Amino acid sequence: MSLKLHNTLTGQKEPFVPRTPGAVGMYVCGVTVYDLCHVGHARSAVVFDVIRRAFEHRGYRVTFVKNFTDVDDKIIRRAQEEGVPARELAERYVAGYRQDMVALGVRAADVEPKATEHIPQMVALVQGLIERGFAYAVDGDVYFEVRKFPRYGRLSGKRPDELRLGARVEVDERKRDPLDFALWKRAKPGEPAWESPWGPGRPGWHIECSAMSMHYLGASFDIHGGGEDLVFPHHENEIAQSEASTGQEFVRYWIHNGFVNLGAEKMSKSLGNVLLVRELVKRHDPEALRLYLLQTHYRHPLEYAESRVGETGRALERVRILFEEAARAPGRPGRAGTGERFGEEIAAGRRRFEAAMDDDVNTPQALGALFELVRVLHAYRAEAGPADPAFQAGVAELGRLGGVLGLFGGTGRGAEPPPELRERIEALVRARGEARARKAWAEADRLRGELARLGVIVEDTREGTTWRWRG
RNA sequence: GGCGGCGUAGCCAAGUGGUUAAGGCGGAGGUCUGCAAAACCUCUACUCAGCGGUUCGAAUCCGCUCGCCGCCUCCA
Repeated sequence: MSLKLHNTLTGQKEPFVPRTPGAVGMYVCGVTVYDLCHVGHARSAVVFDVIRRAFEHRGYRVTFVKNFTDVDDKIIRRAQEEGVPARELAERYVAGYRQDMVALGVRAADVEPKATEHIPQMVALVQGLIERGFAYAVDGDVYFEVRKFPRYGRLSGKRPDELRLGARVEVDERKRDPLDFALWKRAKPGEPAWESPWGPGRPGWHIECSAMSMHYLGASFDIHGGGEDLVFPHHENEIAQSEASTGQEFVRYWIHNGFVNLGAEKMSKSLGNVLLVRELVKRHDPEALRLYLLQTHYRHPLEYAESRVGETGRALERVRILFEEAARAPGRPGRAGTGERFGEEIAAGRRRFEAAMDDDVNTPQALGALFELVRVLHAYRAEAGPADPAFQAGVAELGRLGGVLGLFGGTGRGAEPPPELRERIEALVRARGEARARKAWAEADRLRGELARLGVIVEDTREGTTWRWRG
Protein backbone atom coordinates (compact mmCIF):
# COMPACT_ATOMS: atom_id res chain seq x y z
CA MET A 1 0.00 0.00 0.00
CA SER A 2 1.31 3.37 -0.87
CA LEU A 3 0.05 6.85 -0.35
CA LYS A 4 -2.21 7.98 -3.15
CA LEU A 5 -2.65 11.59 -4.20
CA HIS A 6 -4.94 13.28 -6.67
CA ASN A 7 -2.75 14.78 -9.37
CA THR A 8 -4.25 17.77 -11.18
CA LEU A 9 -2.03 16.95 -14.14
CA THR A 10 -3.82 13.67 -14.80
CA GLY A 11 -7.07 14.29 -12.98
CA GLN A 12 -6.62 11.03 -11.14
CA LYS A 13 -5.50 9.57 -7.86
CA GLU A 14 -2.05 8.13 -8.32
CA PRO A 15 0.26 6.17 -6.05
CA PHE A 16 2.97 8.51 -4.88
CA VAL A 17 6.41 7.47 -6.11
CA PRO A 18 9.16 9.82 -4.97
CA ARG A 19 12.07 10.73 -7.20
CA THR A 20 14.42 9.74 -4.43
CA PRO A 21 13.29 6.80 -2.32
CA GLY A 22 12.26 7.92 1.14
CA ALA A 23 12.39 11.62 0.37
CA VAL A 24 9.83 14.19 -0.73
CA GLY A 25 10.48 17.62 -2.18
CA MET A 26 7.42 19.81 -1.85
CA TYR A 27 6.79 23.43 -2.85
CA VAL A 28 3.62 25.31 -1.96
CA CYS A 29 2.65 28.75 -3.15
CA GLY A 30 2.36 30.91 -0.08
CA VAL A 31 0.84 34.34 0.14
CA THR A 32 1.35 37.76 -1.33
CA VAL A 33 2.02 39.83 1.73
CA TYR A 34 -0.06 42.96 1.33
CA ASP A 35 -2.71 42.18 3.95
CA LEU A 36 -3.55 39.85 6.80
CA CYS A 37 -4.55 36.35 5.77
CA HIS A 38 -8.10 35.10 5.70
CA VAL A 39 -9.73 31.76 6.32
CA GLY A 40 -9.08 30.69 2.72
CA HIS A 41 -5.36 31.13 3.20
CA ALA A 42 -5.73 29.30 6.47
CA ARG A 43 -7.33 26.33 4.77
CA SER A 44 -4.57 26.06 2.21
CA ALA A 45 -1.89 26.36 4.87
CA VAL A 46 -3.53 23.77 7.11
CA VAL A 47 -4.11 21.36 4.24
CA PHE A 48 -0.51 21.37 3.08
CA ASP A 49 0.73 21.25 6.64
CA VAL A 50 -1.26 18.05 7.04
CA ILE A 51 -0.01 16.61 3.75
CA ARG A 52 3.51 17.26 4.92
CA ARG A 53 2.82 15.58 8.25
CA ALA A 54 1.19 12.64 6.49
CA PHE A 55 4.37 12.05 4.53
CA GLU A 56 6.45 12.32 7.66
CA HIS A 57 4.16 9.90 9.47
CA ARG A 58 4.83 7.45 6.69
CA GLY A 59 8.53 7.85 7.27
CA TYR A 60 9.44 10.16 4.40
CA ARG A 61 12.08 12.81 4.82
CA VAL A 62 10.25 15.93 3.62
CA THR A 63 11.77 19.12 2.34
CA PHE A 64 8.97 21.64 2.47
CA VAL A 65 9.33 25.02 0.80
CA LYS A 66 6.70 27.77 1.05
CA ASN A 67 7.35 31.18 -0.43
CA PHE A 68 6.37 34.73 0.36
CA THR A 69 5.61 36.98 -2.60
CA ASP A 70 6.94 40.23 -1.27
CA VAL A 71 7.07 42.31 -4.41
CA ASP A 72 3.97 42.82 -6.53
CA ASP A 73 1.52 45.45 -7.80
CA LYS A 74 -0.79 45.22 -4.82
CA ILE A 75 2.03 45.55 -2.33
CA ILE A 76 3.35 48.58 -4.17
CA ARG A 77 -0.07 50.20 -4.31
CA ARG A 78 -0.79 49.55 -0.64
CA ALA A 79 2.59 50.87 0.36
CA GLN A 80 2.03 54.03 -1.63
CA GLU A 81 -1.39 54.51 -0.07
CA GLU A 82 0.08 54.20 3.39
CA GLY A 83 3.16 56.14 2.56
CA VAL A 84 5.54 53.45 3.74
CA PRO A 85 8.27 51.59 1.83
CA ALA A 86 7.01 48.44 0.09
CA ARG A 87 9.59 46.42 1.93
CA GLU A 88 8.29 47.57 5.28
CA LEU A 89 4.70 46.74 4.38
CA ALA A 90 5.73 43.30 3.21
CA GLU A 91 7.71 42.61 6.36
CA ARG A 92 4.74 43.56 8.46
CA TYR A 93 2.47 41.05 6.77
CA VAL A 94 5.09 38.32 6.72
CA ALA A 95 5.16 38.69 10.50
CA GLY A 96 1.35 38.75 10.56
CA TYR A 97 1.15 35.57 8.52
CA ARG A 98 3.60 33.77 10.77
CA GLN A 99 1.64 34.80 13.85
CA ASP A 100 -1.58 33.42 12.38
CA MET A 101 0.12 30.18 11.40
CA VAL A 102 1.33 29.66 14.94
CA ALA A 103 -2.23 30.14 16.17
CA LEU A 104 -3.47 27.53 13.71
CA GLY A 105 -0.77 25.03 14.58
CA VAL A 106 0.78 25.23 11.12
CA ARG A 107 4.46 24.43 11.32
CA ALA A 108 6.91 26.69 9.55
CA ALA A 109 8.24 25.34 6.28
CA ASP A 110 11.83 24.13 6.08
CA VAL A 111 12.55 27.04 3.78
CA GLU A 112 10.40 30.16 3.47
CA PRO A 113 12.02 32.10 0.67
CA LYS A 114 11.10 35.64 -0.25
CA ALA A 115 10.98 36.75 -3.84
CA THR A 116 13.09 39.83 -3.23
CA GLU A 117 15.92 37.69 -1.94
CA HIS A 118 16.11 35.61 -5.12
CA ILE A 119 16.23 38.21 -7.86
CA PRO A 120 19.54 36.93 -9.35
CA GLN A 121 18.05 33.46 -9.80
CA MET A 122 15.04 34.96 -11.57
CA VAL A 123 17.14 37.13 -13.83
CA ALA A 124 19.19 34.09 -14.78
CA LEU A 125 16.06 32.13 -15.59
CA VAL A 126 14.65 34.90 -17.75
CA GLN A 127 17.94 35.32 -19.53
CA GLY A 128 18.08 31.63 -20.27
CA LEU A 129 14.58 31.71 -21.69
CA ILE A 130 15.51 34.53 -24.03
CA GLU A 131 18.60 32.64 -25.16
CA ARG A 132 16.54 29.55 -25.85
CA GLY A 133 14.05 31.55 -27.85
CA PHE A 134 11.11 31.22 -25.48
CA ALA A 135 11.05 34.84 -24.40
CA TYR A 136 11.51 38.31 -25.83
CA ALA A 137 12.27 41.71 -24.43
CA VAL A 138 10.28 44.82 -25.33
CA ASP A 139 11.05 48.25 -23.87
CA GLY A 140 12.43 46.86 -20.65
CA ASP A 141 9.68 44.26 -20.23
CA VAL A 142 10.25 40.58 -20.95
CA TYR A 143 7.47 38.23 -22.04
CA PHE A 144 7.23 34.48 -22.31
CA GLU A 145 6.03 33.42 -25.73
CA VAL A 146 3.34 30.90 -25.01
CA ARG A 147 3.08 29.66 -28.61
CA LYS A 148 6.64 28.39 -28.40
CA PHE A 149 5.71 25.94 -25.69
CA PRO A 150 3.49 23.25 -27.26
CA ARG A 151 2.46 21.63 -23.99
CA TYR A 152 0.92 24.89 -22.73
CA GLY A 153 -2.47 24.17 -21.22
CA ARG A 154 -1.80 20.61 -20.19
CA LEU A 155 -2.29 21.25 -16.49
CA SER A 156 -5.46 23.32 -16.69
CA GLY A 157 -6.99 21.55 -19.67
CA LYS A 158 -7.19 24.83 -21.54
CA ARG A 159 -6.05 25.12 -25.12
CA PRO A 160 -4.40 28.32 -26.27
CA ASP A 161 -6.84 28.54 -29.17
CA GLU A 162 -9.89 28.36 -26.93
CA LEU A 163 -8.41 30.83 -24.53
CA ARG A 164 -7.89 33.19 -27.37
CA LEU A 165 -11.56 32.98 -28.32
CA GLY A 166 -12.72 33.83 -24.83
CA ALA A 167 -10.01 36.42 -24.53
CA ARG A 168 -10.77 38.73 -21.71
CA VAL A 169 -7.04 39.06 -21.56
CA GLU A 170 -5.81 42.59 -21.48
CA VAL A 171 -4.61 43.64 -24.91
CA ASP A 172 -1.07 44.85 -25.01
CA GLU A 173 0.12 45.80 -28.46
CA ARG A 174 3.70 45.03 -27.62
CA LYS A 175 2.97 41.39 -26.91
CA ARG A 176 3.24 38.97 -29.81
CA ASP A 177 0.23 37.10 -28.50
CA PRO A 178 -2.35 38.11 -25.91
CA LEU A 179 -1.53 35.00 -23.90
CA ASP A 180 2.13 35.91 -23.51
CA PHE A 181 2.85 36.76 -19.92
CA ALA A 182 5.38 38.97 -18.19
CA LEU A 183 8.60 37.47 -16.88
CA TRP A 184 10.11 40.83 -16.02
CA LYS A 185 8.43 44.20 -15.60
CA ARG A 186 10.11 47.49 -16.22
CA ALA A 187 9.99 49.72 -13.15
CA LYS A 188 7.95 52.88 -13.18
CA PRO A 189 9.35 55.82 -11.25
CA GLY A 190 9.18 55.31 -7.52
CA GLU A 191 8.66 51.56 -7.70
CA PRO A 192 11.01 49.04 -6.16
CA ALA A 193 13.51 47.99 -8.84
CA TRP A 194 16.48 45.75 -9.40
CA GLU A 195 19.12 46.03 -12.09
CA SER A 196 18.83 43.63 -14.99
CA PRO A 197 20.07 43.22 -18.57
CA TRP A 198 16.80 44.85 -19.65
CA GLY A 199 17.09 47.81 -17.33
CA PRO A 200 15.72 48.37 -13.83
CA GLY A 201 12.61 46.41 -13.05
CA ARG A 202 11.08 43.60 -11.02
CA PRO A 203 10.13 40.00 -11.60
CA GLY A 204 6.74 38.91 -12.85
CA TRP A 205 4.65 36.89 -10.46
CA HIS A 206 5.08 33.50 -12.07
CA ILE A 207 8.84 33.50 -12.48
CA GLU A 208 9.49 33.83 -8.79
CA CYS A 209 7.97 30.46 -7.96
CA SER A 210 9.88 28.76 -10.75
CA ALA A 211 13.13 30.31 -9.62
CA MET A 212 12.72 29.63 -5.93
CA SER A 213 11.29 26.14 -6.19
CA MET A 214 14.04 24.98 -8.54
CA HIS A 215 16.68 26.75 -6.50
CA TYR A 216 15.78 24.81 -3.37
CA LEU A 217 14.41 21.56 -4.75
CA GLY A 218 16.12 21.10 -8.11
CA ALA A 219 15.01 21.35 -11.72
CA SER A 220 12.58 18.51 -11.17
CA PHE A 221 10.84 17.74 -7.91
CA ASP A 222 7.96 15.77 -6.44
CA ILE A 223 5.07 17.98 -5.36
CA HIS A 224 3.85 21.47 -6.07
CA GLY A 225 0.72 22.73 -4.38
CA GLY A 226 -1.55 25.68 -3.89
CA GLY A 227 -5.14 26.81 -4.09
CA GLU A 228 -7.18 25.62 -7.05
CA ASP A 229 -7.37 29.14 -8.41
CA LEU A 230 -3.65 28.96 -9.08
CA VAL A 231 -4.00 26.15 -11.62
CA PHE A 232 -4.49 28.73 -14.32
CA PRO A 233 -2.64 30.80 -15.14
CA HIS A 234 -0.04 30.70 -12.38
CA HIS A 235 0.92 27.06 -12.33
CA GLU A 236 0.43 26.64 -16.05
CA ASN A 237 2.90 29.44 -16.56
CA GLU A 238 5.33 28.03 -14.06
CA ILE A 239 5.39 24.76 -15.97
CA ALA A 240 5.98 26.54 -19.26
CA GLN A 241 8.82 28.67 -17.93
CA SER A 242 10.51 25.93 -16.00
CA GLU A 243 10.31 23.19 -18.56
CA ALA A 244 11.23 25.50 -21.42
CA SER A 245 14.22 26.51 -19.38
CA THR A 246 15.50 23.12 -18.23
CA GLY A 247 14.05 20.70 -20.74
CA GLN A 248 13.08 18.50 -17.82
CA GLU A 249 9.79 17.61 -16.23
CA PHE A 250 9.25 20.35 -13.65
CA VAL A 251 6.91 18.69 -11.15
CA ARG A 252 5.49 15.19 -10.91
CA TYR A 253 2.44 15.77 -8.74
CA TRP A 254 0.32 18.91 -8.72
CA ILE A 255 -1.93 19.19 -5.69
CA HIS A 256 -4.65 21.82 -5.32
CA ASN A 257 -6.96 22.61 -2.45
CA GLY A 258 -10.57 23.72 -2.81
CA PHE A 259 -11.89 27.12 -1.89
CA VAL A 260 -13.63 28.43 1.14
CA ASN A 261 -16.92 29.99 0.12
CA LEU A 262 -19.13 32.29 2.06
CA GLY A 263 -22.81 31.87 1.50
CA ALA A 264 -23.44 31.97 -2.19
CA GLU A 265 -20.25 33.80 -2.89
CA LYS A 266 -16.62 33.05 -3.13
CA MET A 267 -14.68 34.95 -0.56
CA SER A 268 -12.40 37.48 -2.10
CA LYS A 269 -10.77 40.70 -1.22
CA SER A 270 -12.40 42.48 -4.10
CA LEU A 271 -15.83 41.52 -2.78
CA GLY A 272 -14.84 42.69 0.66
CA ASN A 273 -16.27 39.66 2.40
CA VAL A 274 -13.10 38.24 3.86
CA LEU A 275 -12.85 36.58 7.24
CA LEU A 276 -9.48 37.31 8.74
CA VAL A 277 -7.78 34.57 10.69
CA ARG A 278 -6.80 37.23 13.20
CA GLU A 279 -10.48 37.84 13.96
CA LEU A 280 -11.60 34.21 13.85
CA VAL A 281 -9.12 33.02 16.43
CA LYS A 282 -10.43 35.65 18.81
CA ARG A 283 -13.97 34.30 18.47
CA HIS A 284 -13.07 30.63 18.38
CA ASP A 285 -10.68 28.12 19.78
CA PRO A 286 -8.01 27.99 17.04
CA GLU A 287 -7.74 24.24 17.35
CA ALA A 288 -11.49 23.96 16.75
CA LEU A 289 -11.06 26.08 13.64
CA ARG A 290 -8.32 23.79 12.42
CA LEU A 291 -10.46 20.72 13.13
CA TYR A 292 -13.36 22.35 11.33
CA LEU A 293 -11.24 22.96 8.23
CA LEU A 294 -10.11 19.33 8.20
CA GLN A 295 -13.64 17.96 8.42
CA THR A 296 -14.07 18.60 4.73
CA HIS A 297 -11.89 16.84 2.18
CA TYR A 298 -9.17 19.20 0.98
CA ARG A 299 -10.29 19.18 -2.65
CA HIS A 300 -13.94 19.94 -1.97
CA PRO A 301 -15.30 23.43 -1.62
CA LEU A 302 -15.96 24.38 1.96
CA GLU A 303 -18.94 26.51 2.75
CA TYR A 304 -17.79 28.41 5.79
CA ALA A 305 -20.37 28.45 8.57
CA GLU A 306 -19.47 30.33 11.68
CA SER A 307 -21.81 28.35 13.91
CA ARG A 308 -20.24 25.05 12.86
CA VAL A 309 -16.88 26.09 14.21
CA GLY A 310 -18.41 26.41 17.65
CA GLU A 311 -20.10 23.02 17.29
CA THR A 312 -16.79 21.52 16.31
CA GLY A 313 -15.40 22.92 19.54
CA ARG A 314 -17.80 20.72 21.47
CA ALA A 315 -16.47 17.65 19.68
CA LEU A 316 -12.96 18.73 20.53
CA GLU A 317 -14.00 19.07 24.15
CA ARG A 318 -14.82 15.39 24.26
CA VAL A 319 -11.32 14.60 23.10
CA ARG A 320 -9.63 16.97 25.52
CA ILE A 321 -11.40 15.48 28.50
CA LEU A 322 -9.76 12.20 27.58
CA PHE A 323 -6.30 13.72 27.61
CA GLU A 324 -7.03 15.52 30.86
CA GLU A 325 -8.22 12.31 32.48
CA ALA A 326 -5.12 10.48 31.35
CA ALA A 327 -2.84 13.28 32.52
CA ARG A 328 -4.18 13.41 36.04
CA ALA A 329 -4.41 9.67 36.48
CA PRO A 330 -0.99 8.91 37.99
CA GLY A 331 -1.41 8.33 41.69
CA ARG A 332 -4.96 7.14 41.21
CA PRO A 333 -4.87 3.44 40.60
CA GLY A 334 -7.58 1.97 38.42
CA ARG A 335 -8.69 -1.59 38.21
CA ALA A 336 -6.72 -4.04 36.15
CA GLY A 337 -7.35 -3.69 32.43
CA THR A 338 -9.30 -6.13 30.37
CA GLY A 339 -6.68 -5.52 27.74
CA GLU A 340 -6.90 -7.77 24.77
CA ARG A 341 -10.04 -6.75 22.91
CA PHE A 342 -9.42 -3.13 23.75
CA GLY A 343 -5.91 -3.30 22.33
CA GLU A 344 -7.31 -4.76 19.14
CA GLU A 345 -9.83 -1.93 18.86
CA ILE A 346 -7.05 0.62 19.18
CA ALA A 347 -5.02 -1.12 16.51
CA ALA A 348 -8.02 -1.29 14.19
CA GLY A 349 -8.61 2.42 14.68
CA ARG A 350 -5.03 3.16 13.78
CA ARG A 351 -5.30 1.05 10.62
CA ARG A 352 -8.49 2.84 9.59
CA PHE A 353 -6.87 6.19 10.21
CA GLU A 354 -3.79 5.37 8.21
CA ALA A 355 -5.76 3.89 5.33
CA ALA A 356 -7.83 7.07 5.13
CA MET A 357 -4.76 9.28 5.13
CA ASP A 358 -3.18 7.12 2.44
CA ASP A 359 -6.23 7.61 0.26
CA ASP A 360 -5.59 11.12 -0.98
CA VAL A 361 -5.31 12.49 2.55
CA ASN A 362 -8.94 11.86 3.38
CA THR A 363 -9.00 13.79 6.64
CA PRO A 364 -12.77 13.58 7.19
CA GLN A 365 -12.56 9.81 7.08
CA ALA A 366 -9.42 9.79 9.20
CA LEU A 367 -11.22 11.93 11.78
CA GLY A 368 -14.07 9.45 11.74
CA ALA A 369 -11.60 6.77 12.81
CA LEU A 370 -10.20 9.04 15.50
CA PHE A 371 -13.60 9.85 16.97
CA GLU A 372 -14.40 6.17 17.09
CA LEU A 373 -11.22 5.74 19.10
CA VAL A 374 -12.36 8.53 21.36
CA ARG A 375 -15.58 6.68 22.09
CA VAL A 376 -13.75 3.40 22.72
CA LEU A 377 -11.28 5.10 25.05
CA HIS A 378 -14.00 6.81 27.07
CA ALA A 379 -15.85 3.55 27.46
CA TYR A 380 -12.72 1.69 28.48
CA ARG A 381 -11.77 4.37 30.97
CA ALA A 382 -15.17 4.14 32.62
CA GLU A 383 -14.53 0.46 33.14
CA ALA A 384 -10.81 0.25 33.88
CA GLY A 385 -10.07 3.67 35.32
CA PRO A 386 -7.77 6.37 34.04
CA ALA A 387 -4.57 4.87 35.45
CA ASP A 388 -4.93 1.61 33.55
CA PRO A 389 -1.79 1.14 31.47
CA ALA A 390 -3.73 0.10 28.39
CA PHE A 391 -5.87 3.22 28.68
CA GLN A 392 -2.79 5.38 29.05
CA ALA A 393 -1.24 3.73 26.01
CA GLY A 394 -4.45 4.16 24.03
CA VAL A 395 -4.62 7.86 24.78
CA ALA A 396 -0.98 8.23 23.80
CA GLU A 397 -1.75 6.53 20.51
CA LEU A 398 -4.69 8.87 19.92
CA GLY A 399 -2.33 11.76 20.55
CA ARG A 400 0.17 10.43 18.02
CA LEU A 401 -2.45 9.97 15.33
CA GLY A 402 -4.03 13.33 16.08
CA GLY A 403 -0.57 14.79 15.67
CA VAL A 404 -0.56 13.73 12.04
CA LEU A 405 -3.42 16.20 11.61
CA GLY A 406 -1.73 18.71 13.89
CA LEU A 407 -4.51 18.20 16.45
CA PHE A 408 -4.79 17.16 20.10
CA GLY A 409 -1.47 18.85 20.67
CA GLY A 410 -1.23 19.03 24.41
CA THR A 411 -3.08 17.74 27.41
CA GLY A 412 -5.70 20.33 28.20
CA ARG A 413 -3.94 22.99 26.24
CA GLY A 414 -5.18 26.45 27.10
CA ALA A 415 -7.37 25.01 29.83
CA GLU A 416 -5.67 26.68 32.77
CA PRO A 417 -7.36 29.43 34.77
CA PRO A 418 -5.46 32.65 35.49
CA PRO A 419 -3.12 31.97 38.44
CA GLU A 420 -4.70 34.69 40.53
CA LEU A 421 -8.05 32.88 40.36
CA ARG A 422 -6.77 29.45 41.12
CA GLU A 423 -6.74 29.76 44.91
CA ARG A 424 -10.25 31.15 44.97
CA ILE A 425 -11.54 28.38 42.75
CA GLU A 426 -10.00 25.70 44.91
CA ALA A 427 -11.42 27.27 48.05
CA LEU A 428 -14.91 27.31 46.53
CA VAL A 429 -14.57 23.70 45.43
CA ARG A 430 -13.48 22.72 48.94
CA ALA A 431 -16.38 24.62 50.49
CA ARG A 432 -18.80 22.91 48.16
CA GLY A 433 -17.31 19.54 49.09
CA GLU A 434 -17.90 20.25 52.75
CA ALA A 435 -21.45 21.37 52.07
CA ARG A 436 -22.11 18.17 50.16
CA ALA A 437 -20.70 16.12 53.01
CA ARG A 438 -23.28 17.78 55.25
CA LYS A 439 -25.91 17.10 52.59
CA ALA A 440 -26.49 20.85 52.45
CA TRP A 441 -27.54 20.61 48.82
CA ALA A 442 -28.83 24.15 48.46
CA GLU A 443 -25.51 25.51 49.71
CA ALA A 444 -23.55 23.16 47.43
CA ASP A 445 -25.59 24.18 44.40
CA ARG A 446 -25.14 27.84 45.20
CA LEU A 447 -21.36 27.34 45.26
CA ARG A 448 -21.51 25.41 42.00
CA GLY A 449 -23.34 28.34 40.44
CA GLU A 450 -20.70 30.71 41.68
CA LEU A 451 -17.96 28.56 40.17
CA ALA A 452 -19.86 28.41 36.90
CA ARG A 453 -19.86 32.18 36.76
CA LEU A 454 -16.06 32.09 37.09
CA GLY A 455 -15.92 29.69 34.15
CA VAL A 456 -15.43 26.52 36.13
CA ILE A 457 -17.34 23.29 35.65
CA VAL A 458 -17.35 21.00 38.64
CA GLU A 459 -17.92 17.29 38.33
CA ASP A 460 -18.52 14.70 41.03
CA THR A 461 -17.13 11.38 39.94
CA ARG A 462 -16.66 8.04 41.60
CA GLU A 463 -13.08 9.03 42.29
CA GLY A 464 -14.07 12.35 43.86
CA THR A 465 -14.82 15.87 42.76
CA THR A 466 -12.89 17.42 39.88
CA TRP A 467 -13.17 20.68 38.09
CA ARG A 468 -12.38 22.00 34.65
CA TRP A 469 -11.62 25.50 33.52
CA ARG A 470 -13.60 26.62 30.53
CA GLY A 471 -13.19 30.39 30.81
C1' G B 1 -19.14 30.01 -24.88
C1' G B 2 -14.96 26.48 -22.99
C1' C B 3 -13.20 23.51 -18.74
C1' G B 4 -14.17 21.47 -13.87
C1' G B 5 -16.88 20.35 -9.42
C1' C B 6 -21.17 19.60 -6.32
C1' G B 7 -26.45 17.97 -4.82
C1' U B 8 -26.11 11.79 0.92
C1' A B 9 -30.26 12.26 7.81
C1' G B 10 -32.51 18.61 11.19
C1' C B 11 -27.27 20.68 10.14
C1' C B 12 -21.96 19.49 8.68
C1' A B 13 -19.63 15.50 6.11
C1' A B 14 -17.17 10.51 4.39
C1' G B 15 -18.38 6.64 1.15
C1' U B 16 -17.94 6.25 -5.93
C1' G B 17 -20.28 -1.37 -8.25
C1' G B 18 -21.88 -6.14 -3.81
C1' U B 19 -21.33 -6.93 4.43
C1' U B 20 -26.21 -3.42 8.75
C1' A B 21 -24.76 4.02 3.94
C1' A B 22 -18.40 6.28 8.45
C1' G B 23 -17.80 10.25 11.81
C1' G B 24 -19.20 15.10 14.14
C1' C B 25 -23.07 18.56 15.89
C1' G B 26 -28.14 18.63 17.25
C1' G B 27 -32.52 15.79 19.08
C1' A B 28 -35.19 11.58 21.97
C1' G B 29 -34.87 7.78 25.68
C1' G B 30 -31.77 5.22 29.28
C1' U B 31 -27.42 4.13 32.88
C1' C B 32 -24.63 6.87 36.55
C1' U B 33 -25.57 11.19 40.10
C1' G B 34 -28.43 14.26 46.14
C1' C B 35 -29.43 17.11 41.64
C1' A B 36 -26.19 18.11 37.89
C1' A B 37 -21.94 17.78 34.71
C1' A B 38 -19.05 14.48 32.03
C1' A B 39 -19.04 9.75 30.03
C1' C B 40 -21.32 5.46 28.16
C1' C B 41 -25.62 2.64 25.90
C1' U B 42 -29.98 2.72 22.49
C1' C B 43 -32.63 5.30 18.81
C1' U B 44 -32.51 9.47 15.11
C1' A B 45 -31.22 8.29 6.03
C1' C B 46 -35.13 0.85 4.10
C1' U B 47 -32.25 5.51 1.42
C1' C B 48 -28.34 8.77 -1.38
C1' A B 49 -31.77 15.89 -6.26
C1' G B 50 -35.32 13.73 -10.19
C1' C B 51 -36.24 10.48 -14.37
C1' G B 52 -34.55 6.70 -17.55
C1' G B 53 -30.64 3.03 -18.82
C1' U B 54 -26.35 -0.67 -18.14
C1' U B 55 -25.75 -4.80 -14.57
C1' C B 56 -27.28 -10.87 -11.21
C1' G B 57 -26.44 -6.30 -8.22
C1' A B 58 -25.72 1.18 -8.31
C1' A B 59 -25.67 6.41 -3.71
C1' U B 60 -21.55 4.59 -6.68
C1' C B 61 -21.21 3.46 -14.18
C1' C B 62 -24.00 5.90 -18.67
C1' G B 63 -27.76 9.50 -20.58
C1' C B 64 -31.19 13.32 -19.77
C1' U B 65 -33.63 17.01 -16.50
C1' C B 66 -33.56 20.36 -12.32
C1' G B 67 -30.68 23.17 -8.74
C1' C B 68 -25.92 25.17 -6.86
C1' C B 69 -20.76 26.55 -7.33
C1' G B 70 -15.68 27.38 -9.14
C1' C B 71 -11.92 28.48 -13.05
C1' C B 72 -11.23 30.84 -17.90
C1' U B 73 -8.67 38.27 -14.98
C1' C B 74 -5.07 39.67 -9.52
C1' C B 75 -6.64 35.78 -6.12
C1' A B 76 -5.32 30.26 -1.22
